[in-house]
Parts: sequence; structure tokens; C-alpha cells
Amino acid sequence: MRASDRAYSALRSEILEWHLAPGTILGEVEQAARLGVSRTPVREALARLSGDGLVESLPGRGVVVAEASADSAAELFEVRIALETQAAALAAQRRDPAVFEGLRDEFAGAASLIADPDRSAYYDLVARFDRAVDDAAANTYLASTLTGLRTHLARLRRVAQDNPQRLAAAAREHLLIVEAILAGDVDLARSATAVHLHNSLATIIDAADSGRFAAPVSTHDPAHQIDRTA
Amino acid sequence: MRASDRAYSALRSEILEWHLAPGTILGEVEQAARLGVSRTPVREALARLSGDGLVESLPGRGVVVAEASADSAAELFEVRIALETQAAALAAQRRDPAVFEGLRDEFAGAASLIADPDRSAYYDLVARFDRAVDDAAANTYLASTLTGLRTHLARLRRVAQDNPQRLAAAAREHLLIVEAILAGDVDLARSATAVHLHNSLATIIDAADSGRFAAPVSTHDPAHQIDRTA
DNA sequence: CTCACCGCCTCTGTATACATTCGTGAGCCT
DNA sequence: AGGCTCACGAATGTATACAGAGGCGGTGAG
Repeated sequence: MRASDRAYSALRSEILEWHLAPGTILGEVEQAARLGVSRTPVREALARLSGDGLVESLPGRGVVVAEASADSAAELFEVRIALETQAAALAAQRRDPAVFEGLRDEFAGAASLIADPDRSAYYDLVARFDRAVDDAAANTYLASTLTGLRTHLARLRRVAQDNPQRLAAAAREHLLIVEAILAGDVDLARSATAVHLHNSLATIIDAADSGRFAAPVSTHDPAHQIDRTA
Repeated sequence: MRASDRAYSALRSEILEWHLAPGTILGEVEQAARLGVSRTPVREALARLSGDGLVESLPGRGVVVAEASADSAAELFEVRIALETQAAALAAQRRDPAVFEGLRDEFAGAASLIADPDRSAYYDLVARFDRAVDDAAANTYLASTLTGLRTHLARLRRVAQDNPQRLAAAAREHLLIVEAILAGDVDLARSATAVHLHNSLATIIDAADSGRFAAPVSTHDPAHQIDRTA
């Protein structure tokens, strides 16, 4: 694997998992030393992250980790609802029934996945659902744009933890979307997706309002963290 | 201006203007020599172009200019319609009337701009309209995504030349969108945008079907050296 | 004590040298 | 004659050296 890929992956997951807090300055030399590569791959990684919108390159201040707020979540969902509903509608027209029959059964039995304190199995199911919709929609622009948006979503979800009740409701909403796609019901696929995303956003806004938004998680060596309180 | 910015701008316009045909291999050394910079800024430019989706980096074959077909135009518009309608709807809610009153008058008198064989004034008006909608929608994700999509559109428009009748119709469609936004009519703004984009795509598909899509490829013009004094 | 100016110093931006990998072509073997 | 293998070469990927610009701190003056 290329050093630039490793640098990109490392920085990307650290940002998504809030090990690197918004506002953190990512100096090339510092990151190169920390990641054990030279400045060149770090530069390439930072350029890719900038393209993803995960970092901003401020003139004079270098590259900093982008902000993530409840406001930006609302903006994100204004775009995401428009695109996911379109993707669901296209998927309802073009889907391969076999794939979504499998997903229907999985979402129908998702309760056991949610019961597991480690929810990675459930999130994995959702990820497979997203990919199935993207594949069925058969639109590269749509898929790549949605992938970018979901990246930002993953960053927000980290702080606005879903509670079990919400996850159970989300599973039912997903089930309805899958059934609509299976039935080839374009309008219902669109509406069910809009409802699901509306509720998801409401959950995030709710978490933000109750103050669960501000706590960045850091399991990393504090020596590598930059003090933002100064 | 940085050398990497110059390299990016130069390559970007050459791709958009079809001076670099789809499938052209962009070797780092070759481009560095041609543009008069070293490989480092060229690498950064190619990385940004790859993020824009204007080039693809094939493993082993290097970086090649991305394809552009009528099929990809259809895909592009599936996304673009979803987002532009959303942007128009948001703009109708949040617009500053003064800006759109000015645009309304300009589109109402656009006939003279279209009559001009050099249509850059008209295209400039459309670009200002797009920016005004983006500003009014007040959504950074939406704006940046649309900017990316419009980049690809500009590449397609180059080969599917709009005819004067189509441009006149487009100006009327734009006028209706502006009026809807001014009136704060969310549904009409959405619908009028959908109609406009539907017609735009139809024009492109039509151009493709009548063979006007093929190859306006110019020869390799060494005069495209970038101006280093700028 | 505060503000402004100057200088240092670190940072980014660029160029270039080096290594590694992959494609291509030729030659040999089957 | 065709296919496989090896070697050469050119390309990318990486590291590092160098230059310029900008920020920050120190010092001096008001």
C-alpha cells in the first residue's frame, strides 16, 4: 500500500472518530513525523481530505480540521434528503429483487442486532443497504456524491449516538424503504426515505440540544493534541 | 499565484474546452515540461482534477482524461435535477428580493444577449443566476456539490451547442424560476427548475442523437502554455 | 505599561534526486 | 509459430533540499 494512502486513511479515521478535533491544525512536518512518512504523501493526503471537505486549508494558518456543528448537520440533510430520495426512487425502478429480498429479511430480524451492545453488525447492515441502493440506482455521480455526504454523516453520528429506541425505529423505516423498492413503488420509496432521514436528523438535532454534541472523544496521546481552549 | 494553481487551472480549462480529449494520458513529466513547472505542482493539480472527476487515475496506465458521453449526461442530470430543484426551493424561502429583481429584469431583456453571436454575456448571466440561487439557498454542501456538477455540465455543453431558439426558451424558463423565487413560491420554483433542466437535457440528448456529440477535438496546440508572469 | 516595529524562525511551496514498480519488447523454448 | 520469461526502461511514488513568505515574539520608545 502506498504511503499516501496510509496517511490519508489514518488522518481520515482520526478525523471521523474525533481523535482530531475540529480546529486542530495539521502541520505537514508534524503529521509527517507522527505518521512516519515524508511530507510528500502527507501533502497528498491533506489535498484529498480537503477535497472531501474534512479539512479546510486556511491561507496563512495552514490546514485545519473542518468544523462539525448541528447547523452543518441541518445543511447536510437538506442535500442528503434530496439525493437519497432520488436514489431510492431510481432504485425502485431499476433494482434487482434478489438483493433487496435478502435485505428485507435482514431488516425484519434486525432487533437482535440492535440488542447487541456492539452495534457494528447493525451499522454494517445499513452500509450494505446504502450500497445496494447506490448499485440499483446505477448512477456514478449520485453514488459518489452520496458517499461524500455519508462521510460527513459518520462524523456527526459519532457524537450524536443513536439510542436503542431510535435504532429500532430506524430499522422499521429501512424495512419500509426496502419493501417499497422491492414493490417497484417509486413514490413510496421516495416518501419512506424522506421520512427516515427526517427522523434521523431530528435525532441528531435533539442530541445537540441536550448538549451531547460538544464532547470530542480522545483516546490518543494528549501530546499530539492541540489545545483549542487557548 | 501558486504554480500548482496555475497547473490546475490550465489543465482544467483544457479539459473543459476539449483541447484534451477523453482518454488522453496525462503523464506527469510530460505535463510538467509542457506547463513549465516541476512534477510536484502537476501532481497536486492532477489530484484535484481527480477529485473533481475530470480525470481518472488508472492503475498502471497513469492519469487519463475522463470520458464524457450522452449516457453520462443523463446520469448527471438525474443528480442535478434533484439538487437544483432543492436549491431553488430553498432560495424561494430565503432569498434577498433585491438580487432576484435585478436578475428578473436581465432575463426579461435577454433576447439582445442571445442575438449576439458571442454568447459569453448570456452564459455569464446564467452563471450569476446560479450563484445567486446558491447564495440564497445558504447551504455550503449544496453549493459545492452543484459547483462540481456544473463543471461537468460545462464540458458537455461545449459539444452540444445550444441553438438560438433553445437559448431563448431557456431564458424564458429562467425568468419563470426567478419570478417564482421572488414570489417565495417554493413549489413553483421547484417545478420550473425541473422543467428547465428537463428541457436542457433533452437538447443535449438531441444533439447527441444527431451526431453532434462526436469529436470537436482540436490538435495539440503548443500555444496553450500558461502565462507565468500572471 | 502598552503599542509598534523589526527580526528571527518556522512553515508552506517548489524543485530535484532516488527507488520501486509496472509495462513493453525481444529472445528463447516448446 | 506461438507463448512465456526475463530484462530494460520509463513512469510513478517517495524523500529531501532549498527558497520565500508569513507569523510570532522580543525589544524599544512613547
